[in-house]
Amino acid sequence: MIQCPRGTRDFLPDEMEKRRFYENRLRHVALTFGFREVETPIFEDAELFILRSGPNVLKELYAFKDKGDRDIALRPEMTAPAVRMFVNGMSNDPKPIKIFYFGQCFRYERPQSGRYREFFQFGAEIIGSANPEYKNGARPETDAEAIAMAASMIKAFGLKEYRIRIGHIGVLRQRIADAGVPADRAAEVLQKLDKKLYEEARPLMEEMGVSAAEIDGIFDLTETVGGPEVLDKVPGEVGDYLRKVVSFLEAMGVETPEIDLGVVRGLDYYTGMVFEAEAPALGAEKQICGGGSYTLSELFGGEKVFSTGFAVGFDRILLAAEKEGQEYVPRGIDAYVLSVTDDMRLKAAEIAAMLRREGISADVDIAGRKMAKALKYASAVRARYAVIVGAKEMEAGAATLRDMGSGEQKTVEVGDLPREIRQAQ
RNA sequence: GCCGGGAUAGGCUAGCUUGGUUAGACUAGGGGACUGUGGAUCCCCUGACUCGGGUUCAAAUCUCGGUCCCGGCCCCA
Repeated sequence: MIQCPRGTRDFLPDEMEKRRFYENRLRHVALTFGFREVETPIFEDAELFILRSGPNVLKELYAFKDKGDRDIALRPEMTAPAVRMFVNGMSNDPKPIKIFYFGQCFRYERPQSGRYREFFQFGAEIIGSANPEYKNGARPETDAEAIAMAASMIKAFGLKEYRIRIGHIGVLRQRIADAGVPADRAAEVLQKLDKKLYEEARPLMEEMGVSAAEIDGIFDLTETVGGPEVLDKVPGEVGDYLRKVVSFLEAMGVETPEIDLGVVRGLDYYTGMVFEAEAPALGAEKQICGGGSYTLSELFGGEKVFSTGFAVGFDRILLAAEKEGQEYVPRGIDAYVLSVTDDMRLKAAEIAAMLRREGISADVDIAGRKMAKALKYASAVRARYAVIVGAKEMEAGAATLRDMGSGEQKTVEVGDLPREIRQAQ
């Protein structure tokens, strides 16, 4: 027997229906925020992902040569493809460009709870915020828009337990650069700070010639955690900037987020505000959403534009909702048409076809079963109604409509079936 | 890449400690008993020891390795 490859899954009909249901909820939220959907290839020129990545990214990239000797990689995330798409085909569109996408990504990692090698992301990007308000090019309203949508998406899953934390990587980058950390070693320091591994970060920075006082100041900054009031301790533009983000979130009715200037995220291309959301119901892999503001387009040969984006880990947030006890009841089909006797089979097919033309999901017995077995099958495929086609009623152009939930039945003229079935929805 | 726990029909499992019948039950699936009414009862049928090597007269059972799953570490763009 051949199984799915490690870290991949099959989605059976009930599971798939559930996934589509939530997926469409996310689409709905994105559309109500004025975003439009896009799709990019599942594989790309490997360079797109290698350009700005470190060794860890490469290690987990599904990369290979195709038959034409091209270097190809399965996408490990979708921000880079989205920005490539912007540079290739949307760079002259009116800004800001608001797009969203849903699809699978691939990373060669060790699978564990909430982590798969093929996983699904729902993401959105606001590309090119016009009228930069601050010298780093970003606008608080843009960032607030992204966070507000992320919050709405989490709510769309009905998640009760979650937290959203907002930070700013620009201030931290600036601070460690000013303190004397060389640009090419900033990532090492940021990684320790992200994990709050101070006892490891201190000797590292000392070695780079950072003074003890500066180190303490940097640690203090990453310890800026709490409600929006902690921003009072943050001097200069960043404090002012994040306060504005918070004000816009409040205006939009988004519950007050936590501030955590220690949120560093992937240390790659983020330049300003960064945020993440986690669901404690999950275990080790509890992050369900992450994003921030960045510039990436100039790397792919476009002009430099300021953008903000985020992605929701679809599999994880679904898992979190399940762990909170949420149930999704599959809808199944509307009607199952069966004939009482063999001479009614043509008539049954005719009625099923009529229902289908009316937009009702209808199945018909194609297995030649006797009535009792056909009803049992109808119940198993979660049909809400059985349409029983018998000679007796057919003399008057009617059939028996049986409510599979209650067992109630009535005789309905064939022409009235669609209305009767729809009525009860 | 590292540490730990697992794997018996589609699903849930008994058997494994102490090697020895035809690997048992429940459920699901197919057919029938019931010739116009399902989720009831009964009968019949289909269907499994994760894979490979080793020990042994004999392996689901002991042993080694691979694969996959689960939990954690690392990482998480």
